[in-house]
Amino acid sequence: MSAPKLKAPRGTFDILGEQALAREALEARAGALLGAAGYERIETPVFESTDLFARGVGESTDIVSKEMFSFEDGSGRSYTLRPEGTAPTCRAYIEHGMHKRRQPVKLWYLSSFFRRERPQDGRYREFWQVGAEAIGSADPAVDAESITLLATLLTQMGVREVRLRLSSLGSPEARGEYRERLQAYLRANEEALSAEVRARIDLNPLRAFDTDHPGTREVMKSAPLLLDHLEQDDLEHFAEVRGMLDDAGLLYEVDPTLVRGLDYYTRTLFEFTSDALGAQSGVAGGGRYDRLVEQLGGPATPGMGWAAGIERILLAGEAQHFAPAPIELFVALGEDGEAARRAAFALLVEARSAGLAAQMELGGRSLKGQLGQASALGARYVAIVGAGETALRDMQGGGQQTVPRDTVVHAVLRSHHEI
RNA sequence: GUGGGCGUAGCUCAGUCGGUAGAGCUCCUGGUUGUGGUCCAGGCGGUCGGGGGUUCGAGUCCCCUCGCUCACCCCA
Repeated sequence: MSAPKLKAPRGTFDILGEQALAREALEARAGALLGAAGYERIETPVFESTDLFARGVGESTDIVSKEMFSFEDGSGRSYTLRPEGTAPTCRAYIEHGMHKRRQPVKLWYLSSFFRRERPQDGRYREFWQVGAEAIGSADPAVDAESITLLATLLTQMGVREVRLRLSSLGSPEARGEYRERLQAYLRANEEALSAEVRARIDLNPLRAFDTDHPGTREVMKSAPLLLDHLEQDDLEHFAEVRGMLDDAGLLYEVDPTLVRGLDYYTRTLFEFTSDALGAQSGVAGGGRYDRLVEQLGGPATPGMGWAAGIERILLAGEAQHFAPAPIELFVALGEDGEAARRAAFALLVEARSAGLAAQMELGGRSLKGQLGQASALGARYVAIVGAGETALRDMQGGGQQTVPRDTVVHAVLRSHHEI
């Protein structure tokens, strides 16, 4: 019996080649954009106490109730592979006493997250998100800045057919009150609702707005809307955020039925989708979470943030070709044997010390094969090293001459500067 | 988690009525008594996702399973 073939686990993938280069480019863009806006990079542990997500994200959410990869260490403690980035970031904010720093504290991350969902294109069990969190200020300008930065990032990444939907959830109190009102309304019309919606009346009545079920849709047409039940200061906050987005020239659609599957959101809530994607059309989402830090045991501290899916940005982005940077010198072996190989290696080391992007033949190829290799690497020059002689070949002009080996690096550097 | 489609070399795929596998690309070698991106020739490479079953015989039919994918769901 032979061992079964080893494969990457379901819903996971290796990142190679052009994918790796595309992601590097995205990370560089995000770093430049967010760094210039005062966001500091943060990386939190891949796993955290299960309790962090249970308390932060919410027990009744899909994420916590059925999608977490949890495990116990030897001592009976329960840990969970992070399913999202906001709760860990807030945990770090509290743990490092960041409320003592100048507020708001702005943090960004690019990391992988884990949810046990059924995979399909654009939805993976290990997926990557770039996220930004601004913690410590309730100023509506924080919301507007945060959303604007995200819009800029998506534009820079060439994400096609983007739409922004915006809403406000208000305070937890108003939301709670509204929630009860909505539940009462749903119960009063229960017989017309779909089974799934009916089953979720207690857990998450807001879901009822997100349905294709005809009967439910009919009922929801005249259902009470959260936006009509917000408190005055929440309405003002929302209006101010909208005003600033208008001034920034951002197009958006106010959608009072917008729902997020995480419990911590308050006030501003938004989602970017791309019609270039299939069912997994959400590219980025976020909002304000003014009670989360306190809920996790820190001082009462408002927060605002978002996360964008790397795979979805790339899927919805304009097709771009990435190629590794060409090298400047390829050191080929002009003859077999240790003497030539050692001379070649010494030249390689010398070239790199001089700052050249250089590679040498490592594959045992014929000279024809070596030149093909050099060509594929985009090498400008090839040094063909023998135990005695060394030839320097210009791969663009095609010229070649025998030169003293210790002048090769100098010659390449000089032509490099002339270009 | 539910339902549908698909799963043959590293990649893209062909495989007729069941008769134990092919092409192109890639890679390597040769044509050039060692000198690249074209061309020509050759070569490496597959327990046909995995496991059972039917059959004299299964890549082809049946069942199970794993994976991908589409929709639902959910979300980034």
